[in-house]
Amino acid sequence: MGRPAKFSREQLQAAALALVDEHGLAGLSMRALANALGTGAMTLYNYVTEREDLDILVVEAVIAEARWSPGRNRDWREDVRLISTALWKAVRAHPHAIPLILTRRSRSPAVFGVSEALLDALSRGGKSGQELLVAFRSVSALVMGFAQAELAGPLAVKAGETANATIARFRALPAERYRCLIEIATAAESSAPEAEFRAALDLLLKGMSAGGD
Amino acid sequence: MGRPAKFSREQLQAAALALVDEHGLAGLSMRALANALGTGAMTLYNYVTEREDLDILVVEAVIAEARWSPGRNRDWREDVRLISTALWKAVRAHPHAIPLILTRRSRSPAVFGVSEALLDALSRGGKSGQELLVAFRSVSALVMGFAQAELAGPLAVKAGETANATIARFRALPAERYRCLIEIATAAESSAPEAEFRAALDLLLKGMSAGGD
DNA sequence: ACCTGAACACCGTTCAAGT
DNA sequence: ACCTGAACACCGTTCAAGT
Repeated sequence: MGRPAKFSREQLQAAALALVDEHGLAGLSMRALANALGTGAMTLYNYVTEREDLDILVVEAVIAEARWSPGRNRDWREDVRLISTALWKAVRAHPHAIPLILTRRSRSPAVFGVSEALLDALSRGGKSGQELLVAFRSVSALVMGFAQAELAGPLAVKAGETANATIARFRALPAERYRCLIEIATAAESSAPEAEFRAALDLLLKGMSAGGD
Repeated sequence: MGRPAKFSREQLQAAALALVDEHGLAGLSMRALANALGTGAMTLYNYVTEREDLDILVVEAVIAEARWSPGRNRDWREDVRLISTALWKAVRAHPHAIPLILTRRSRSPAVFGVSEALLDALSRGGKSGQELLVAFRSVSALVMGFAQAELAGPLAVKAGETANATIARFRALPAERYRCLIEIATAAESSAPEAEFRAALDLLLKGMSAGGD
């Protein structure tokens, strides 16, 4: 790949993310990104090896936006909350990019950095080895799983659908067969994503605190 | 759309899933699916309205494979484990389809059915309303988040990489900066996904049992 | 009512050629 | 060493026409 000069990786990341934010996933193509950068499509091959690398540029740009005030003096649970929420918010800030974040691997310092910060907080909660691994996987899964559910879960709001329309859609289901589903669709109406995320995280933190600490 | 006759929805689902299982996501196209069914591409537009519907066919085919022995007499926690694990295993059984399952919405009876079953178990744990909603979102997020992490998380194994190569890759990172990450990469080596999933689920169940029940 | 081939506007990427 | 246009083999979808 040599030492390309015309564009920096940050430029590529910013331009790729801007395309996705503005025009959706379909707006990101070799030709479109090249055009946004004022060059020809083939020039991009001096910076990436294949199309999928463009997706990874977007993922890294989004994760790099996760920010939390670092501090190893607080209660470890509060740090887990701060870091998890920062990651979750960065992801939710770019709804069009979420499919890429869920499916593309990145080994950038941004991705490894947030993982290490989360692990550090959990380790201060007294976890190590296998127990630390499970705690990390649990919290990470909760963050990504919440983002996933909002995008594609059974309660996900359809594009351009009002809250009333969503609940009406569930009320139209067979009441007997989907009793609970209809109940939580109603509950979701008077609920904020932030509160649900916080409550879910606290369930997990309670489960992690019960044994040790 | 009228009343198409030449193919059933089940036929389309099975053929689409077979294409993805065998040839990966890139193997699923209007032309390829039509060819697999022995017809022309345009014929498919009598059954779906756009390309993305093919992805949804795949999602429904995978979720419909989730099977658990129904029973409302066991401890509710055991039912949560059985249903969650059945869903997680169905997803993991089709690794190529996972990106679609994470990102495509389906409102098929199969998807709503597993949600209602999970909700029913949680409601037998004494949850209702907002509390039931949070419990459901937590368990669902854990299932999808675990599938997501195996596909694209920081510890995900690269295609065709041995366990030893994975751990060597982490050992090559700056030891100071990524102390915990290297520790859990080592722990992950002598760990089974099934055990991790079970342990994570039990953390959450413990957190959910502490207050009520 | 359902089916289908030709054609159009895209796409990623190979190749060959420029500086 | 980096850059780039033309060309190729795809793709989803519109259109018009068949039965």
